[in-house]
Amino acid sequence: MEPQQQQQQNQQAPNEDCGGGSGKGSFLCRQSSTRWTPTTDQIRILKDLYYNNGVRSPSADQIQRISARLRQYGKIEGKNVFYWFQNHKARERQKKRFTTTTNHHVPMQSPTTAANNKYPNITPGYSPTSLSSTGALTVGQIGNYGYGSISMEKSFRVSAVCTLCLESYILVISSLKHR
Amino acid sequence: MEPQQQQQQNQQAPNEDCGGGSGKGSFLCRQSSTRWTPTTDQIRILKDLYYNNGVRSPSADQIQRISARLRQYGKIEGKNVFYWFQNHKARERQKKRFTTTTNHHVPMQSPTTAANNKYPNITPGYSPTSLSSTGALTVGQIGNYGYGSISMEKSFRVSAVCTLCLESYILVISSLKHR
DNA sequence: CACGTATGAATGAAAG
DNA sequence: CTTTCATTCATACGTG
Repeated sequence: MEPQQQQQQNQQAPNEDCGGGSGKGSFLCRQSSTRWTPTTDQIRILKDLYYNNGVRSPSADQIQRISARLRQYGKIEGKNVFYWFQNHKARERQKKRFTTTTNHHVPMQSPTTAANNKYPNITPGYSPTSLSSTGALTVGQIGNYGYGSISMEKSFRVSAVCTLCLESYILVISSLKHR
Repeated sequence: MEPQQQQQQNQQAPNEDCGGGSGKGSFLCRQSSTRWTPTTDQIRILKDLYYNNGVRSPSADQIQRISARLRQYGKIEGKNVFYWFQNHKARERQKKRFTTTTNHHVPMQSPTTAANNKYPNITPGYSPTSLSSTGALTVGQIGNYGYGSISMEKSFRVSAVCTLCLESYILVISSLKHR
């Protein structure tokens, strides 16, 4: 959610070290063992990527790079980045969803087509990047966006694309599964 | 995070002044601050929806309708309704979890309620065998309180992760290998 | 006014 | 992608 106001707590003092013992945080020590708590720097960068670079569903490769970059600001894993983008995107939409006036069910495609395709919005091969039009502000990302570019049904098209990409994704996958 | 946006918009609409209508006659007029403070009428309706109509997690569509209806009793947004149901449900569950874990008289769920439970397998600290064993008060409780039990639940819940997204990648991967 | 509690808001994680 | 869950932060409000 971005239009929110900052009543936020800046917990920029990252987890770890529970010794502090400020009254309020007293027994918050377990913090470090549970959830990732992004530092303000990390959040700043993530939002920059999201809003200024149009990153929405980063590929495994991007995830790795991003988390690597963010790591210098605090402990972070690939899955944290993955979840962050997923959540941020979802909540942005959700907010709109119950803010916007009731929708009159728009028929996007015929039932047949719909039945054939589980993920209608997947566009194989090319991903519409919102900002690629001008070429400015490009941040060295390949025009491949997450799941969109790699649809399983069309896997043959992807074959040549990036083994690297996939393998790094496996990393993310396994990190998710192990947990 | 968003440097701007600091100012709190009290879109509060001076309309419908405080005190208004019914309920809580003496409540402060100037709750000008941040949080949404539901009027008693709003709460009454929300609870009615919750308890008498079984609304737990209203869809975006329902949220819009509900908030529209509640708007006549005071300023309200969709997200307020959303959060209200979320919180109410969560705290009810939390409360039950606590009492269940703590007390030895287990407040049984009605069959209906139990059936409603989407994650029966993670019902914390509840051992079905204990009831059938003697019929007495023996409750074979796992001695886990608070966070301990939570982490335990988690481990059960982590079974299949994000199959939709991940499986597709696995497909691609295998297709690459067999290629 | 300090303080505890109830509850609104937010968000990481994960299931569906 | 959408929803749900758990947990935590922040604050409104009552009480002594």
